[in-house]
This record gives sequence, structure tokens and C-alpha cells, in this order.
Amino acid sequence: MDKELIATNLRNHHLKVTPQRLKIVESLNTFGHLNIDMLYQEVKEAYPNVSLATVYKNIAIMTENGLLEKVKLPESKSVFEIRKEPHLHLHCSKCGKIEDISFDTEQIRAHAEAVSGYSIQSSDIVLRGVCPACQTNAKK
Amino acid sequence: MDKELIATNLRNHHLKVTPQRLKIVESLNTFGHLNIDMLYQEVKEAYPNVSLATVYKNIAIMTENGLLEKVKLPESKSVFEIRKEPHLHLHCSKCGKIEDISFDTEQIRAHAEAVSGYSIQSSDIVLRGVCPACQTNAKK
DNA sequence: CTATAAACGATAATTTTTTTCCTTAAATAA
DNA sequence: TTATTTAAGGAAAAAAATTATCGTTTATAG
Ligand SMILES: [Mn+2]
Ligand SMILES: [Mn+2]
Ligand SMILES: [Zn+2]
Ligand SMILES: [Zn+2]
Repeated sequence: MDKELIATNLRNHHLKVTPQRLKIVESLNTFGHLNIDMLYQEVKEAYPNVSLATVYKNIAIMTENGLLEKVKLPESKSVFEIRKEPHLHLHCSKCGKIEDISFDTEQIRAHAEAVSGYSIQSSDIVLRGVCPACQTNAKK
Repeated sequence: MDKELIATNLRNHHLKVTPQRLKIVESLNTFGHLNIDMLYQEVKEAYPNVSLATVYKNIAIMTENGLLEKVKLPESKSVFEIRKEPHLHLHCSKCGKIEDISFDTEQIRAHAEAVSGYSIQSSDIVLRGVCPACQTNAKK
């Protein structure tokens, strides 16, 4: 995802293309999932006098417009990511790494709708565990 | 779950049995899932000069001891519940109702471990949708 | 009962998030 | 291009959420 595509996406939502916004999206494009502090640090590196409020305001408006998505994690701070296909998250309890996994949630949805009568619209799945690297390290 | 069982559980974790704690657990036992504000209101009704800090401290220590569990929801404030068998949550986007559903997550776990190499320890699943009551109301 | 340590309430302090307000700069049109 | 307009930025204050402190109360062990 290059700068021009990001800019186009912003314009499609009638959002101005500012350097701060580009940097936020580029950071997410590079690192995948970042919490508010990480995002602030990233943007600050490129624009030292960016305001934390600017980061808050931008992730809020970009999330409202469906460009970004917030992922709530059981034990740690929420992270943001660029919106894409629905997927589930693996969160390493040792190093905090977050990985995306594609998974068809149709069975879950069907089961849930059958037993509850709910009409399911979306699903949020976060699995907690130990990533391969941390497993290796632990085995010492 | 009656008062005596709650008291026993608390004592098993070397936590003193106080009226405020009993009320917190009883409220959760009655309503299922409550956020911090709801819990505070509940306890306040029985003990008008309870401190909000007491509620915070109690849910924290009871959660640390595995008596309670925190459930993070995509759009709204986190709720707490009495810890029980792992289960998934249905959250109505209209009325906010939260329902428990039992579901075997073995397939998800197996798939995730296979494709990622992670060793999965736990899973958090929240489905968002419209509950039966709200579907009926909508149909007007 | 008494002694002791945990828990309480009140309050302050911290942390997190949102709002305000004035300035700056991106978008649009002349 | 240049001018106009309007959204967005930065700084700061305000609000909201959470945690810590501290003197007092109370549950529990002996
Ligand atoms: Mn993701
Ligand atoms: Mn539940
Ligand atoms: Zn790891
Ligand atoms: Zn409903």
C-alpha cells in the first residue's frame, strides 16, 4: 500500500491528506498493529511536534470512516490496524506479537444463530498463546 | 450461587468476606455481565457510601484471583462476570444485551496452531449482532 | 475478647481521552 | 497561480477513567 493509494482512500472519505495521517497509515502498514502510544512515537519521529491529540483525532475519524479498525486485546492496550478482510488475531503472551490468521467463521456464526436466535453481524476472535520464537527461547 | 459459596470462594483465596464484595458477586450472579458503573450503582444501592475505589480494588483483586473475569467488547465498556467454563459472547448491537454461548473452540485452536506455530492457551470470542427481541421490535 | 492485617471511604494523584480555540495548511475554484 | 474556504493541526485545558495514599474500620485468627 503506497502513499498514493492511502491518499486516494482518504480523499474517497472526504478526509484531507495530511502528512500526519499518511504517517499513521504508513506505520500501520509497516508494523501491522500498533497501540496509541506506538503510533504517537512513530508519528513523532517524523514530525517531532505532532500533538497526541492529533493522533487521537485521526485514528478516531479514520476508524469511523472504516479505514482503520480497533482491536481490543484481553490483557493489553487496544491496537489499531488498517482495515481489511475479517480475520482472527493471535496474541503472544510472552512478547506481545500479534499475528493475523484467516479463518472461516461461518460455523461459529451458524451455531450461535441457531442456539440464540441472534442475527450475527460480525465476530471478534482473539487467541492468546505463545509464538514460535518465544517457545524456542523458553526451551532454553 | 448463594452467599455461603461466595464466602467460601473468597476465603479459599485468602480474601476477606466483606459486604461490598458479596454484593459485587451477587450482582454479577444476578445480572451476568456488568460494567464498572453498573457494579458501582448496584453496590451503592445496598451500601450508599461505598467508594468507587472500593469497587475498582475489589474487581481487580477478585479478577487477579480468578474469581471474576473481564470481557472486552468491541464497541462498549468492558464488563465483568463470575468466572466459569470458557464460553463465547453474543452482544446485541441494539440493546446491549450480552448472552453466553457454549462452543467448542478446538477446531479454531487446531487450525490456528497449525498455520501459525503458536501454542494457544485461551480464546476470546465476541459475536456482535441483533438479539431476538430487538429483531422483533425492528420489524414493527 | 483481643490483636492484627486486610479492607474501607475519602481524597489525591495519575493516566487516558476528549474538547476547545486559535493558527496553519490542504482543497477548490477563480 | 493565487485567493478563498474549511478541515486539520498544535497547545492547552477539561473531562473521564483508573490507581494510589492514608487514616479509620472491621473481618478473622488466636
Ligand atoms: Mn489484524
Ligand atoms: Mn460470559
Ligand atoms: Zn512471542
Ligand atoms: Zn437486543
